[in-house]
Amino acid sequence: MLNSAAFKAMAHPVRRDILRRLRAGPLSAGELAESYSMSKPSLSAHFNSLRAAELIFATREGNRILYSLNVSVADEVVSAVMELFGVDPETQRAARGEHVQDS
Amino acid sequence: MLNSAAFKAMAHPVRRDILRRLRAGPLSAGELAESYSMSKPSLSAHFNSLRAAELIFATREGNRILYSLNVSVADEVVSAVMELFGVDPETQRAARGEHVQDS
DNA sequence: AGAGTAATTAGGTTTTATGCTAAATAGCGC
DNA sequence: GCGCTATTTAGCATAAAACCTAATTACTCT
Repeated sequence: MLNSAAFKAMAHPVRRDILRRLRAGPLSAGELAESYSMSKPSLSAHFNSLRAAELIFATREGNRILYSLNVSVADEVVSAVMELFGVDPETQRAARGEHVQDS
Repeated sequence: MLNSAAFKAMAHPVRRDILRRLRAGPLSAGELAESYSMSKPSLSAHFNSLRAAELIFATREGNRILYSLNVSVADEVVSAVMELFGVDPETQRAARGEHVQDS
């Protein structure tokens, strides 16, 4: 089952933004850092928080460190939130504006 | 769009448990409190946190105060988390073990 | 090896969160 | 009004989160 650390990690807007950006593919610490008006060490702490929750993982690429989204944990989080609020898939599809033909 | 307060509210295990329990219907502060080894004032602070995020709302019932899940905000949270991780509905349905017939 | 670049860890401060006890508020029933 | 029950607000202590600068580590290139 899902760790409480994942929910804590999602509590900060910068960390949520990092997750959103990593959806598209890995980015280095520096590339990520450019977008935020925050010191690199502070960003690094956010990476640690996300890494502790296993929402992201790091790989070294020569000089730089690349961060990637951990897709399987991301999916677990989505499922956990759906369970939390008792959303059934039909309801969710409707909420997203998709419709089924009235019989 | 969705408030950051909702994510903060979900960061605490007791608050998540409260949300889970309110899925089934309204409960009073006292009924909720029975389950946790925590003082009532501390629980009350958790209610405030959930209320500030509009994830729950309170109605007075005589002597007691009933808390209810705010379903529309709950749905917004689910959508926000799905957007965050870029889950498309098809993928999500598959992750939940539902299958479509191979054509 | 030494200089340069990328990113972290160390150490410290400030703010926010989480918990407590004691006191206050709100409604109920006599 | 008074006592009882339910719950909150007030006030306070401690723990955790979030930020900073300075120093360190890890790698590349000449």
